[in-house]
Amino acid sequence: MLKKKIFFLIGPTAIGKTLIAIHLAKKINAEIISCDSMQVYSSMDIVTSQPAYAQRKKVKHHLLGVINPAKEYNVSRYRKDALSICSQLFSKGKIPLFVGGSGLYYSIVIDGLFPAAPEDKLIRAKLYKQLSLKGNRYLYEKLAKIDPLSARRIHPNDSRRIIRSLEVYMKTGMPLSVLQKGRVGLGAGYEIKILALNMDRQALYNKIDQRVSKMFRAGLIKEVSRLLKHKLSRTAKCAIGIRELEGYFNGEYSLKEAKRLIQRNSRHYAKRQLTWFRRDKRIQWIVIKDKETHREVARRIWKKLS
RNA sequence: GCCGAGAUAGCUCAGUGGUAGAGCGCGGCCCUGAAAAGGCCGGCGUGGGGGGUCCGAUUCCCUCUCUCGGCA
Repeated sequence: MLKKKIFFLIGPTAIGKTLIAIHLAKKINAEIISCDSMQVYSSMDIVTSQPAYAQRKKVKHHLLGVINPAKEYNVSRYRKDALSICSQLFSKGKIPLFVGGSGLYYSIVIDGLFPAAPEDKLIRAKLYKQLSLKGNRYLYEKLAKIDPLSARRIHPNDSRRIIRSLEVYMKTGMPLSVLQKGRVGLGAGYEIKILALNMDRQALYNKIDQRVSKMFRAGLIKEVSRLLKHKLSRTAKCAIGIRELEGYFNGEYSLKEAKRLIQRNSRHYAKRQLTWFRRDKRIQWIVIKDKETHREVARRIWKKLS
């Protein structure tokens, strides 16, 4: 039985994934599945740097701008959505090409999620209340008692992860560290290739700074001020550019400062993305050379795949 | 040209006669239902050049170079 092919093209923000992916998709008869926790949202085209419509016409893109920004979205929903698109593509004889920069998202598509412990708003609210009353040390010690393994891995200041682990335990009666062993990934029926783009760090940072400038020219301020007038989900609000401009709108600092913050936070983000990817030893790295065009990079990748 | 102030980390600067810090920047890492989020770690240095005093100078003295003010 022939294995089903699934390809991933990942890389830090602003490195040029979108255009390279379009060239590549055409060569290999693929459709693109966006792998980006923020580009799933609609009406956030500029802040999230979604591919332009002209580009999206060249190759079909999935999971781009499909969620209302008032709604929460998360890895679990993403995996379901992505896998159902995968099976559609397989029946059409197309290869799914995942393209994006959300490390957790792509890895969970491949490796699966441990079952039966979605967010419980009530329990979580209770835990956050305890956090503000008694501090993270208290919760951390609680975790250390019920799940010493997780406690060892989580830093006492990482209250978000402490709370999630406690929530899982309160809900299921099982420690997170035990449940995590039960994850089920895609398995042997698939041929999976993960390609990650990288380039000289300084060159990447220059590209990021330039992209942010471009976003401003494209109407970022207008888009964000419009977004802030409506309800934004906890997740959608996390897109870089929103908080930074909110501070400017509130008169906390100048527009120039807001722009500087967006550039800096994007650089930090890119750095964290690379840290995440580096850990995944399955990745084949594609280092983009100075002056190399998108088409040339796509060609190199294509050769590597065939 | 004269007078004054300064030259210390990538940047802005603090401090001390026992070879140095702070903020920002930067680098590394962790990550399982918020992930563009959240958390952790790291000073990354020819203290402008050269002399002198001293057991010992980044710190005190002299000198040179440069920068910034003011006066001409």
